Amino acid sequence: MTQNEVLTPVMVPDVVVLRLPMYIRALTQLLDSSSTVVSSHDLGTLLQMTPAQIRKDLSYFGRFGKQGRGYDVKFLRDELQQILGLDQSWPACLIGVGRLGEAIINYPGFVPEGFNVVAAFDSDAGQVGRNLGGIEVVSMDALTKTINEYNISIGIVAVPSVQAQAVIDELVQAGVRGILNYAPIAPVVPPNTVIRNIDPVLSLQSMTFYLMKEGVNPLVTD
Amino acid sequence: MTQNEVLTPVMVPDVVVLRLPMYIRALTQLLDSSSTVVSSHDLGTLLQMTPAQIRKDLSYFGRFGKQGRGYDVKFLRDELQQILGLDQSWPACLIGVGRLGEAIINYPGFVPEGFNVVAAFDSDAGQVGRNLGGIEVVSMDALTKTINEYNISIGIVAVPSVQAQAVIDELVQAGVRGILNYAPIAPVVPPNTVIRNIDPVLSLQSMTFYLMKEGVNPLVTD
DNA sequence: GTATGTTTGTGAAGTGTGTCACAGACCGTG
DNA sequence: CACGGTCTGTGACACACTTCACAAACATAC
Repeated sequence: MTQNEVLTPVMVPDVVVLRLPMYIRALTQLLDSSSTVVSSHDLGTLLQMTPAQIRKDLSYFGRFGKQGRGYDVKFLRDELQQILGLDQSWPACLIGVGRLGEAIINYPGFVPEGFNVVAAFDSDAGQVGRNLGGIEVVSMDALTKTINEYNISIGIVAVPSVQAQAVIDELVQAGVRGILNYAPIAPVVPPNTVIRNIDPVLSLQSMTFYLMKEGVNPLVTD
Repeated sequence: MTQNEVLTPVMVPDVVVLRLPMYIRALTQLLDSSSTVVSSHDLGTLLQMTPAQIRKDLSYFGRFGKQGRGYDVKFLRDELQQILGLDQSWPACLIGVGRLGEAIINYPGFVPEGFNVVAAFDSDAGQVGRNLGGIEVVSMDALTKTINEYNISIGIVAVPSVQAQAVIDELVQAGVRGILNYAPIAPVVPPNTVIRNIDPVLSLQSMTFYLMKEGVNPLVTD
């Protein structure tokens, strides 16, 4: 039931695609510490995974390393960025400019990675017209028009739970095929759409299962 | 390299534990719409997964359904909540009260689920003493003392990337074994610690891979 | 140039997860 | 109370992912 590659010459598992950004991040970190070459073993230590997995993952996309030496850090990072399409800029739109939406638009992590929020929408007439981080909040009526105008392919959903599915439907209808959803729901989207959910409560709820295991009292194992 | 159960009578895969909160959420939604009974088929439609998977997942923990009828919504939800330890309250602490930390402490989704931020820390002396959502920001020096005092087992990390690993180490040192990390890094933690990362940029970066696929000219296959 | 050590890339093997399919249990109806 | 319809729980199977292990390529030292 998970979406998987079907058009690519080589089938790339979804889990592998999910790991590529982590590799990019580790490589960037290595670049900052002026490393020029890295082995799968060292990368594995950095990311807490086996060298074999890293090599296997990369082998889905090409042969980037040199035997006896390892991978050129800058080269590999550039290659991975190109594979993921991160060598280009991705205009995005934000729906919902409440407290959460405000935090998202002010989050400084998106822009350096090429994700630019170029439009903001809200269904509340009181919010429309307001300036937020250099962007004017517009009405939901202008959704399709604005999305076409700015060629937006990513929508960031920060509306209350009850409205979230409807907003997601509208985005899909308007041609957006990538959705980053902050609402705590299980959204339904058509197969050609990619959705990622940001849901801290879900993360915490699965965490507690393991926290219970080792007793309430602090059993110390060193 | 992923942590897996080893102390439970029946081995429960991590992926299954990760799905339980989604079941709870769907069941709560059903309760709100006054459903009393649900089949694995209907739950599957709601969550976009196969009925077999739901039944298999639940079977790791017991037999909650009735043949020919399905599951009692309220009963199943209560059972799942108990399994995950969500029938109790989980005091948590926040480290880093910048813009992100502020948004987290004001996020209204945690409290109704039993996750209460009862303490907030910051290394910046200018922040210490400030009142934030009814909680006084205290110095990092008081970390271990406060954590023991309030019996905190969950730490929420909202500090800049460069400090994040150090803060996580301090939390682990202080006895916290569950960490919700908002910093865009690949943290290293000891095996008996559970960490969950909230990282919207990573989500977006793996999304673009799929967004590129359609619209670009089709590749020549064999 | 040869020898020794390192590291990649990848088939093959191993492990883990998802799906299938069906016996058994339960419901409603007449 | 028997019967057709429904739905769970689960062993067996199928598929997907990870790890192993090794040949080939490259580096370094002498």
